[in-house]
Amino acid sequence: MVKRESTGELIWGVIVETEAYSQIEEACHGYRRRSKSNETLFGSPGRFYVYLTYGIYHCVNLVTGRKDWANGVLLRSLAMPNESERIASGPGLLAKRFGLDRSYDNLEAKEANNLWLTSKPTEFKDNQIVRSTRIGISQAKNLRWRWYLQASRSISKRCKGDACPPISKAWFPIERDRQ
DNA sequence: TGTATGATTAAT
DNA sequence: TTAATCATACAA
Repeated sequence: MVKRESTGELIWGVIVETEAYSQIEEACHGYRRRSKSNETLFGSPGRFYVYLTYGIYHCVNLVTGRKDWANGVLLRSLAMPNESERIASGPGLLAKRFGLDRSYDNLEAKEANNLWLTSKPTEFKDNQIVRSTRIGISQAKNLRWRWYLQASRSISKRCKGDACPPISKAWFPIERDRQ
């Protein structure tokens, strides 16, 4: 994910942890009703759905699937170059670091909007990705719809017994290419 | 109008 | 385990 600040500065990070939500399950904001607050989740895919949680933090999703059907991917953690490993580890911290709030809700993810996603900088093999149940929900706890990069120290929570290898510089090819 | 509840985090 | 903090949902 990349953001161009008003100053022109680029901030970006590699998405290392996500969760999926869908209208078919109780933990999804679109499960019960379509309303003003979750309208974005029912809208066009490719936009950001940003909401306030616990009155303090914001969470950022990318709307997926199709229009009129609530599907989204919660961005839970990013690994950022040249910053402390856990600066964006957790959905609230991620939104905070990127300065994202409700004013970004329903914004289409594209460079012209100064907030966008690019293809993953490094090919990650399937065996580098761990799947688990989702975090912080009270319903639909059985669904294993959380994924994270096993080798990242920047995820919010690690599964028991899951080791973490040293960080690879290959995650940050933009930095590498500049060097 | 009143009250309970989070897709969280940091501190105890 | 709990406080912080507020928009939303739902009951009355």
